[in-house]
Amino acid sequence: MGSYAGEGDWVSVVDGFWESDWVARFADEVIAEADRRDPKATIVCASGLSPSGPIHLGNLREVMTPHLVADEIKRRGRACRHLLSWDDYDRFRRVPSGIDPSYAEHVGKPLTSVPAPPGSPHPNWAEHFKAPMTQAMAALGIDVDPIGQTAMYTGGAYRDQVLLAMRERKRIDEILGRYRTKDRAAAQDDADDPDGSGAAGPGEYYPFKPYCTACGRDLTTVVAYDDDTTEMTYTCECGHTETVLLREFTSGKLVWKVDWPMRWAYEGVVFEPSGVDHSSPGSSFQVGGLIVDEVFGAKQPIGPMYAFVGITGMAKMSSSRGGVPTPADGLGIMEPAVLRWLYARRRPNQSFKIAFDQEIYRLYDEWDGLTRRVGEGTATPGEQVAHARSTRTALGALPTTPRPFPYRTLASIADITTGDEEQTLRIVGGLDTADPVTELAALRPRLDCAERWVATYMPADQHTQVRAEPDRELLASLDEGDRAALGLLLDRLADDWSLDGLNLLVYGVPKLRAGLPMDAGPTPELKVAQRQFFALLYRLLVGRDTGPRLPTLLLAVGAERVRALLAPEAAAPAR
RNA sequence: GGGCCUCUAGCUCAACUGGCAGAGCAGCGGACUUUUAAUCCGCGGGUUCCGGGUUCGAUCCCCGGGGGGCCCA
Repeated sequence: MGSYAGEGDWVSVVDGFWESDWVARFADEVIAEADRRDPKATIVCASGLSPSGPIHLGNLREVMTPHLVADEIKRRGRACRHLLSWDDYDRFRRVPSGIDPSYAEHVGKPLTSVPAPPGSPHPNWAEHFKAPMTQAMAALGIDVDPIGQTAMYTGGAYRDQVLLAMRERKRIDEILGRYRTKDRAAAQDDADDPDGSGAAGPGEYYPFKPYCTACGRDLTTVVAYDDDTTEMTYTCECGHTETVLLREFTSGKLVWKVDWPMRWAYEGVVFEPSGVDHSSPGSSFQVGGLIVDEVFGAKQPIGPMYAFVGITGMAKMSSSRGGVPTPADGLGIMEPAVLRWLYARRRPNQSFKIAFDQEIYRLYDEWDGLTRRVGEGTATPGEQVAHARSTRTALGALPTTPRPFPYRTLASIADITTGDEEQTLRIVGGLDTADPVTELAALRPRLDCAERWVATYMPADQHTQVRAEPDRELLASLDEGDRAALGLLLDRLADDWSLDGLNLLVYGVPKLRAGLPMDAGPTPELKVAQRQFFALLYRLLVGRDTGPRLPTLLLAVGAERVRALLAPEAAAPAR
């Protein structure tokens, strides 16, 4: 095991604050439980994801929750693994909208046997949806041991467990029956029966579902099984029938409600959360607790339920992209540490929303404020630990933005420059005159996030639109005073083409108009005049009464265009 | 019909597994030549949804009711 890049940071922080959040409390519980089971064993935390479609930001909680706990356990020096089971051997249930209806022929096959959506570089359906999540986890510093269920089942890893479950089928059937509300006939009609809690048919119950070796689908029914020889006969709706030895046969899997507890036992999972949908009586988590104990003779993991993650501001998202934002989408508009923070600062049972709308400004203001307080040592222990968990893991620190200017400022700049690097650099170079930014790299990755947010999520009516043509009507209606003010501005525009110079100029013009020097102090009358002058400039430049700070705006628009839009001569028709 | 979660200042949330209810943001007032900017200062008595109960003491525990969210059916 390599040394932690962040180790030095950890020992330098004030003692105690690590104990002050939900992650630490779960880590306490998990360690205590692990010690009860086997003090010498590596502690296993687990997540499970089904790559049946896009993995969204709600699913990220399935991974983030054990990640944070596992990371805390490692931080305390205990050996710990975070398993991620990819349920890629699950059946392809239905053809999602937007996919060619011909995919219906694949319904019932394992996700790894279904072709990836057209145009995908990935070998199959499951890999197509795993890849972006894997990438996002890497960016977020989430270190997992991935396990593909297809490989495990077809490789025969679960052979003993499968045979055991078959031998114990009556007991399993009985356990499932305690919660079964539908009668068997109804259950059988439920073609989708995702939990496998329904009986297999009029005959005996079998917890193993074969994938037909002829057609590849699971439209199969086990009709006979012999415990001694492990001889199993199944029929398939495709017409295929065969008899195999289950101790050698690897095409098929345990039904979900048996599969999950089997894996708890197989991997020795101590901690695995589940979504609130598993809170119902008869849910796979509840039933699994009985099965893991009564059938597999192991213990159920500590399993907190996590609430769902909501989204704001996605109304404009095109449904062609699936509509549900993914971790990759989240990382597109916020830095990894900030996304981690959203999950780290809330207990798993608290629901929260991720802002894809303008609320992201506030989110970033809070984050910057937190970062500042942590730096100054004025943050509360709870704030410190949330910040620490967000910015570094056992593997090291996450990337940060060297010069973290406010997100709203960057967004405003990105909006008026539309990403033009030269203009952007010119403007941001004036943000901090004491220590000017000289290259955009210092603003990344935050700048990229802000640019993407502006381009993708900023509401149309919030965009600053620099006028393409002068507002001739308005220009023609101006009185002498306004014309003179614009003239003064244009005359001196080139004197000091910088943020500071332009700032001085826009405030100075009304002073000159009032017969005062440029460095005159403010008076109530002057403030009114300035405000009016600014509004005039905004109307002429962007067609509204307000806008980004004028120096920023002028710099972005460029001197030539500013002249074209503000020159009173433009009042006359062009030809 | 059943289950789980949740309900604290306008908003988002804290309150270390019961000990005098606190932050951030917003808001208001003020400073600064400052607008969709930046910074700074000041201002937080809210029936902790309601009603019972346990306790020396309840936001925190128990029971009942109500609002909200999600899931199952």
